[in-house]
Amino acid sequence: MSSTRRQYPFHLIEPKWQRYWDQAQSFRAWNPGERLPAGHPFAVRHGLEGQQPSAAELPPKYYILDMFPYPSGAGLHVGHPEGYTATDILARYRRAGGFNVLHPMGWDAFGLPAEQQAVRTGQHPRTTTEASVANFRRQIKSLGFSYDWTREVDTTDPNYFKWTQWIFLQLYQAWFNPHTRRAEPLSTLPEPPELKTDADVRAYRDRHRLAYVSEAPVNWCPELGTVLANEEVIDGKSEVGGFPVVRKPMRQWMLRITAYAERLLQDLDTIDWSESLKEMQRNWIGRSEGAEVLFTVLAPAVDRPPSPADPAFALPVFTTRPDTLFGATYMVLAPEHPFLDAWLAQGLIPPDWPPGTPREWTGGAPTPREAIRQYREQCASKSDLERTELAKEKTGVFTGAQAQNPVNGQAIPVWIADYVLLSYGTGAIMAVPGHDTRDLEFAEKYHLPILQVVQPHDPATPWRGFVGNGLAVNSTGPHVSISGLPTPAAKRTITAWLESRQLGRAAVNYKLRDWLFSRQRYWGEPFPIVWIDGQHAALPEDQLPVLLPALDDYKPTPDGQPPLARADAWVRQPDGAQRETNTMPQWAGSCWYYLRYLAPDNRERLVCPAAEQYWMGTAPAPQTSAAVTPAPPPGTPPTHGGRPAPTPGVDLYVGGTEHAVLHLLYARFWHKVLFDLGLVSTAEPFFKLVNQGLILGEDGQKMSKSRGNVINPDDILVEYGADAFRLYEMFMGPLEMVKPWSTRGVEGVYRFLGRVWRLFVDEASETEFEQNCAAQPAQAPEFLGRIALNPGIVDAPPTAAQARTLHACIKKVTEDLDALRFNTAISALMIFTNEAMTWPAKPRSLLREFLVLLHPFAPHLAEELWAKLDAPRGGSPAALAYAPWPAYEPSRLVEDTLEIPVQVNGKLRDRIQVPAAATDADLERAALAAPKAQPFLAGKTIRKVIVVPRKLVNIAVS
RNA sequence: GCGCGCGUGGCGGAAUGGCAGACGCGCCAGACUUAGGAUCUGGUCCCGCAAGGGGUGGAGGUUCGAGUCCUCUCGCGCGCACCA
Repeated sequence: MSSTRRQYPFHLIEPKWQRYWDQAQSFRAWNPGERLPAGHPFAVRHGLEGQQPSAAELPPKYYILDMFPYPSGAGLHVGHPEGYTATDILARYRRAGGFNVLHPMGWDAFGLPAEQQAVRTGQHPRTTTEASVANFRRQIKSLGFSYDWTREVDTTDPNYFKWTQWIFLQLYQAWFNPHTRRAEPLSTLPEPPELKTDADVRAYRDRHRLAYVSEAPVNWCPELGTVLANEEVIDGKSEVGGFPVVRKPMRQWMLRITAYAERLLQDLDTIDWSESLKEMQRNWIGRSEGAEVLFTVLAPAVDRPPSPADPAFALPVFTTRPDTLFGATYMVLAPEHPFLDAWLAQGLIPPDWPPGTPREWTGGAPTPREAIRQYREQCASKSDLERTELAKEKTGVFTGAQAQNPVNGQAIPVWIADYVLLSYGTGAIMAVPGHDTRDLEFAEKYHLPILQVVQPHDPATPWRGFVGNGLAVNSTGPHVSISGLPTPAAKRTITAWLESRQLGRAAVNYKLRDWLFSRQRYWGEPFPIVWIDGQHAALPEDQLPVLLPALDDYKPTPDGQPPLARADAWVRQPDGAQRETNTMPQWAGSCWYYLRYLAPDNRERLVCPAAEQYWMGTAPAPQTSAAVTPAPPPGTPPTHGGRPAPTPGVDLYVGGTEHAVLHLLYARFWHKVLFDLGLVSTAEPFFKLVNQGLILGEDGQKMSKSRGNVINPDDILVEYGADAFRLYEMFMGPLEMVKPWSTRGVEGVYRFLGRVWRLFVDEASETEFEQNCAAQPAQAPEFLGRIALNPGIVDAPPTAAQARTLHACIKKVTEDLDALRFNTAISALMIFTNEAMTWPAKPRSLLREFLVLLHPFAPHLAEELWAKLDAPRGGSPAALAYAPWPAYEPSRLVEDTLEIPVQVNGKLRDRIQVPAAATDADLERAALAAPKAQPFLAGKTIRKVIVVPRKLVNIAVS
């Protein structure tokens, strides 16, 4: 393959233009108030040379963002450039459309792989990270993306993570006010009068912070030496490495994302994301509506009468089906439930099994107390993995206690079982085996009663295990009845009754948990927190950034202490305070990087408000300018006064589905906190989001080293060049689709670029060029400039047919780019090229417009040909990167005659030529006379003739 | 199990309810050539010499007309998974 002759000298063209763009800072994006240098093509295009335009004077903004990569040692794979190419094409298209485009790139460079290498080799993670970043930057630059490299960010740069730490302090100093539904400074937190001591006040405030300390059990991974977030645990194993994970209580920093559950859910309706992605976020948040119901624990051995009003006896449960309360035949607590300890202490657990307790309920233990102890021990020793694997067979034991159902006064046994989770709802359930699959399974195993309380609407459906809506039956108690009511009404009625008796209330629960934010690792942002006498305290802002100390050994200590605990001198402060030794998770830096791009060099602020408002689209709309009339971006929201309103937030964010919940939910959460605190001006960060589909290996399997089907972009670039690589990545199929790689496919688009090249250049002078290069390789760049234009290129006006070909191409490419249909846009460019190759005379003006259409896709080749096209006449009219996007003229698309298919009963029978101006009646007449249709009309009655103007005629006969 | 998405040539994929298979790959034939794994031209859904017939996972339905809309069904992919 490498012996084949190059289709065109991309190896000279591509570095040439990459150097040019770099030196000219062609893709620098300008903030409001910045001075635009004379001669910069953006300033020239918009008449702003040497000026300092305000937000209102700048053209409309377009913020197009890639998910920045974790720079791994392995370098780019072909999946990275897929999204990056799509956004680059859009960025170039929008520049041509007259927008001020912000298109930045950076590095999400904290993280586990660099740290694991440090553990293995003792090399500082900074060293490996820098090498990886340099390699990634080289690879990305070799693809010719139009990033504004002056805005490059790196999450491990102290000037960057200073602000990550600063944001953490804002979370630490804020609480969520449930009445305003916003984050507010702790100073607005009302302090209840019953708080007596300073310690009480302090504890109260600490309990309300958005960043707080928790002792709850966490997912501890001994192999990785760290705690993992729930999201990082898959089937009881670590997402990274697949190591076993166990539950272990540890002191951890948590972020109160649950306070934002409702807003994170509701605001999904305001953003333009794919339905499937929104659905994943909805599922993750997991809102469910129902009721909290108070059961009462019966305590024959205690002298007080049990009452739901007495907190010692109240047992609250959450249920989404309060209408099935009459069917509750037992209750279950999570084994770790703290109530159990209280009950044990208060004597609510009887000393002996109640008479008649079946042996299978006792777990073989002589007393309830012993049964509880044994079962709890058994659960604690199980890893999450075992819990999940054993999920098929539910287990549990009877506690010996009974509880009273508030709706009918019935006493039912209270169990503990690990199919009930402490962390959801109240950690306790009422079990309705008649109408809940899990309860049914459990009840069948332990022979607990199963009652029908819902009748399915379809009488043929068996009621046992029926979980849908129906009619309430057998649901009448001494004080309330819902029998006969349909499920929704039954829910409302019973909830209202419970509320009136103070036995329950309507309630909403979320699956979403607070975000476990600390890691027992080295290579992350240190917390801006110190501990004094066991109390945490914020470091003052002027002490940021908190830098990482130097270490010899990056391993965690065997007892789970983070590596930072080894840095004695760093941990111990002069005043006796001790630094927090956890670090932040990798998600922290990526939660806000899109904001840092807006003003990366600002030392005073996270982001300056003028830049933030301009780029996030909340600055006052620019004045209408006749010079700038950009096409509205895709998914444009309502217009203000006739011109497109700026999109709120990032206009387009492209990245992989692997971040569908984690990164995207965390970033939305931080953004909302910053919004509440007045630091940003939009409620959502990313207005439109698109997931690029995975690229599989040529064998249709996921690319992986072990399968040996990994494609390295560097190899493709050497062989075919960056333009061909970019083009192929987009030509494979729709951006969002999963699709297999095909190197043969690359050759196809490569040949297309070769045809474009030959459309523009003179064959004889190219042959000469090749001979010269072979003789004197060192002078190849010079010879490149001597290649002459194709002599067929003329300054004559285009024919109508030629103009039609171009304008059809403009129309298709424009519409396809607006809809992100890159594959069909490329096909339109191919159609134009194939057509233009046949023209003996090729009008220069048409070819020039074609290059504007081509340049977002194949920028290097387009720039080279653009320069060459006008070189004989003293150079190009303007820089291609800022040449205006051509508009298609509908009048140019009109044909004189149309070919109209004629159908009989919906089957194609003939095609007729008619003048474009033909009326419906003309069409009908011509169609009825169509020769090949005659045999199918003969002897038939014509019932109806459908004429689709300019499209088709269908004759219905009987 | 639940939720979401997708099924079209040998392959990747095109088709606002209106000529199914654009464009590309592969393949076949031809031209140029010392040569071709370069380039150019033509062909390429299936059956049929043709006329014609059949065809978008399968079965129904709506419509003058269905790859597209509706119902059922099968297959594949992704996500969640004891969340009460």
